[in-house]
Amino acid sequence: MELPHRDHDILNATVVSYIKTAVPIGSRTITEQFDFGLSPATIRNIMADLENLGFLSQPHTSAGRIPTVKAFRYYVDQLLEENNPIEIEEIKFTKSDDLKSLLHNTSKMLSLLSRYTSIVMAPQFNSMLFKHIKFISLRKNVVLAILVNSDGNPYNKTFELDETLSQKELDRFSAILNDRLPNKSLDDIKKSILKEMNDEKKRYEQLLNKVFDFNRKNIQENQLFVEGATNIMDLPEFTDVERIKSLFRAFEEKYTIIQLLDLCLSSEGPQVLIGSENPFLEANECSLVICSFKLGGKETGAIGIIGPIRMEYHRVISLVGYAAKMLTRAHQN
Amino acid sequence: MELPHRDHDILNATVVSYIKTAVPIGSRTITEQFDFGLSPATIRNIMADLENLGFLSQPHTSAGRIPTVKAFRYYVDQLLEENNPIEIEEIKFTKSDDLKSLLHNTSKMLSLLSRYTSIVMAPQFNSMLFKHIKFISLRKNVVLAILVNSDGNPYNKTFELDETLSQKELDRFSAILNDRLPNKSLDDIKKSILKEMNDEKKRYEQLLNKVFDFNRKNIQENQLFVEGATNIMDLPEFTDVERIKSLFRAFEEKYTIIQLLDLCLSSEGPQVLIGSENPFLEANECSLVICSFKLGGKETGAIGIIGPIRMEYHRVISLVGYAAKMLTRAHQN
DNA sequence: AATTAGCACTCCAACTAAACGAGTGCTAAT
DNA sequence: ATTAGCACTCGTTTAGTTGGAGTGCTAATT
Repeated sequence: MELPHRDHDILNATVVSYIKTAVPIGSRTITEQFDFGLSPATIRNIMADLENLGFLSQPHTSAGRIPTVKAFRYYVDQLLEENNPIEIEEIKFTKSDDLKSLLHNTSKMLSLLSRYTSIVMAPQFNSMLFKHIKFISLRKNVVLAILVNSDGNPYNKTFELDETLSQKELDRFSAILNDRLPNKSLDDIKKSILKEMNDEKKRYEQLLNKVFDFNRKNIQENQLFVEGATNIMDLPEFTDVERIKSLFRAFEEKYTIIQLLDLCLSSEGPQVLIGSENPFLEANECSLVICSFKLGGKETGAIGIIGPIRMEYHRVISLVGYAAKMLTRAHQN
Repeated sequence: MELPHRDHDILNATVVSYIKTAVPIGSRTITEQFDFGLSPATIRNIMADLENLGFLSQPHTSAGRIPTVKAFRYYVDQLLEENNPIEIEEIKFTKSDDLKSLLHNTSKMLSLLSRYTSIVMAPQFNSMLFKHIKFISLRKNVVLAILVNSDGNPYNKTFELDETLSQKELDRFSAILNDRLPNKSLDDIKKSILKEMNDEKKRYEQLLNKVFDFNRKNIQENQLFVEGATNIMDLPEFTDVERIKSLFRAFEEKYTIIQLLDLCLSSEGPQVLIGSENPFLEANECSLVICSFKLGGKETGAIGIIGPIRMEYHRVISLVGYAAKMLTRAHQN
């Protein structure tokens, strides 16, 4: 939807002004801060129109006006269309040996630069390729499996088995698997192994199955980094303790956030969910800017920023987009 | 210090009552809730005495009295001396394959049962024994080291080296190390290896040093579990946003908490730090009940609960003590 | 016809005053 | 030594007042 020129300008002015101050914007304020060559009375008339169209709302009759979700959506759609990112001060990635610290540092950096809360979800597991598998016999019936994916990220998991496998047997089995690993996914290997390993299959069957079940759920625990949650508390809209409480409960319930980030994995470029558009944090009246990133060209993770509905979208969208690009680049090897 | 019989009783009554209500306790309240066979006037006199002794304080002249830190200390010392733990509903440990989930689950359980915030610090690394070391060549100059300690907990770390070591060389080197591992600490191995490995030492020196430097700092990231932080927000003393903010900042700054828990590693049994006794969270006016636990008889970690100064000490001390005992037991194998 | 000055009106926020009541300390009686 | 009685203190609650920011409408202006 495209508004008439003047309405468009005044709506944007209201949004920008509200983002800065978090206070209902009156007609007078607009004339003071912007130079439209119009009197407050005229602005007032236009604002009344915008209210009828659902872009603005009044907390009460004698107050200024607050942009609605619809208004923010209108504003953000422009930004996304323009695709005119503001210059980001170079993000200093602390040199990170492993994926985990890389993501953690990125998350910290994002929250620092945005002054909101950042979330980073590590890439999904299922589509990953492996470079190495190693089994270590811990004790009777218990085996530690160490998987190293093609990016060099290790994942550990302890399996309890019905059978006892000696370290020697385990080494043999890992050798078989390692032979097949390069450039194949676990699914592929499963297929080929099931065909060839007829005789010994029985003995390794359980371990085999458990390894192949080694899916996303198993590494989910550490998959999410939430940083700068306290930043939210500096915002004037979060002076209410109940409000803070409910948002922080959402942060503690990491699964909710993961679902949220999953939403954006399929599309490319920054996405924005404003207030009630955001299904999971709806009650908390906040907005979300998310963007997926790719590691090694295949595995996708997501990064995002949670802030108030009157977020500084321009800055944040640029920031998130930039960070996603950097992540993609940083981990190519 | 031991107070006269009657003063003692009334002080305890005040503390107990205040713990329950979080409201200044008046003389009348005491006569209603406890049966000392004394009139409010008498209680009042005694309370005035206790105030002079520094056990009670008045927010203002016409209010009831609030126990001071000194009073809580007096009260808690009794509890610790009596050593009369209340019966804990059986803590259900979700079956955990690995140390990390075990600690994580324990932390969740503690916060759930205490309704305060729980913190769990994983055991320190330095004193640990290793069962297995494996090196995997990721790419030129980069080696992934996987260490499995005697409890079956794996730790991963990527090292960048000046030299390029082939996977074969790495395997040989790990074989040498693995030979020496059983029942020896890294420090011991370092000594013996430096003596014997004269010729090849040069080639492996850097890797060797890096592995031996693999200390606590390297695994610290995931060492701390904080759960139920939002529970704090349900308490009447944390209705002030500033208060919440500063405490949550402390939670985010995990290093502070780790220092705090380090304090208790040396002593045994539950320890209690009340309000200003607690050097790190002093500004937040909260109390801390901590207890160390031992894994495999050697490595000590710590668990604790952070709550308001008027914490339900009796319940929490029992809970923390019990959980520490369970942890010690759960991971003996 | 569009814009704007003028003005009455609304309603929140901030301030003030009064009433309330929980609790104290002291004194005098038991 | 204990306690009833009472005057006093002081924070909290409630009601009432004022001020001002902002609106919508109308009539005048361009």
